[in-house]
Amino acid sequence: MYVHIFEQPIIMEEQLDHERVEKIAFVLKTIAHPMRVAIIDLLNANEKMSVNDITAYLGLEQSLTSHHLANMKMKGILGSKREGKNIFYFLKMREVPSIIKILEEVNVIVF
Amino acid sequence: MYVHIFEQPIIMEEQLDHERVEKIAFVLKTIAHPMRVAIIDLLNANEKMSVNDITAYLGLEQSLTSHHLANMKMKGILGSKREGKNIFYFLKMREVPSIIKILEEVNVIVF
DNA sequence: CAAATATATGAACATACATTCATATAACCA
DNA sequence: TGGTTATATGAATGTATGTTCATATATTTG
Repeated sequence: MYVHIFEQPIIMEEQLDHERVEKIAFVLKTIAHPMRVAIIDLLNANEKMSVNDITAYLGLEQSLTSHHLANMKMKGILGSKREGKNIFYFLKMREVPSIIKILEEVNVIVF
Repeated sequence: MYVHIFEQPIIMEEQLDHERVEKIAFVLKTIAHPMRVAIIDLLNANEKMSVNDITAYLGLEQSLTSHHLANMKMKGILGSKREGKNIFYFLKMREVPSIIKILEEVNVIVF
């Protein structure tokens, strides 16, 4: 039997359980990409937008935009509905813009 | 010349610029992993902890813990200082626990 | 100083993610 | 109905990330 002696008194209560940690990381991973952050920021300002408009506004490739949108939709961050020829995407998980807001002033060196 | 007609009136002001989007995504990417979320959560409750204590508490491999800690330190999320044999890590970027807090109640299906 | 403890590091490998391209589907319009 | 516009999809590829293992370095202690 092995007993680990902690260097410091450790607060062991109130720690997030494994499942919760997984869920949190899952959401973070889903939005942790420049293009997806930009899309979320746009949809936070605009209620809903068509794929084409998002593509045009951000200056991206149609197919790539579509992949990212589908991904975020599948994972519960976005929703979509068709209106005629267009499909409009909108924010579904309300926690997400708050996360971006927190980081709006953050100062880091990206590499 | 090509003119794109938007489906809806688009709010184009106040959108995050490219550099800001990159920085936000960079921070998110750095923390978007179950093990790193758990470490951050632990360091949010504990001021500082030695590598060994983190490793023991979370039941991880020494080397893997070290890699994750070094990574988060390099990217400005954590700091560290040696005290004798031990090296203690602590939270440096204060925005980070707030992000996790926002997602504490989030409900998603992870896959 | 040798041994023990604590932590870091780097290479090798495995896995996951992003992007592109070509093509498919769906709705609309002449 | 055939063409056009809007969007999706899937395979192929490239790139990045996570993990393991073996070993290195730093500090303390007998």
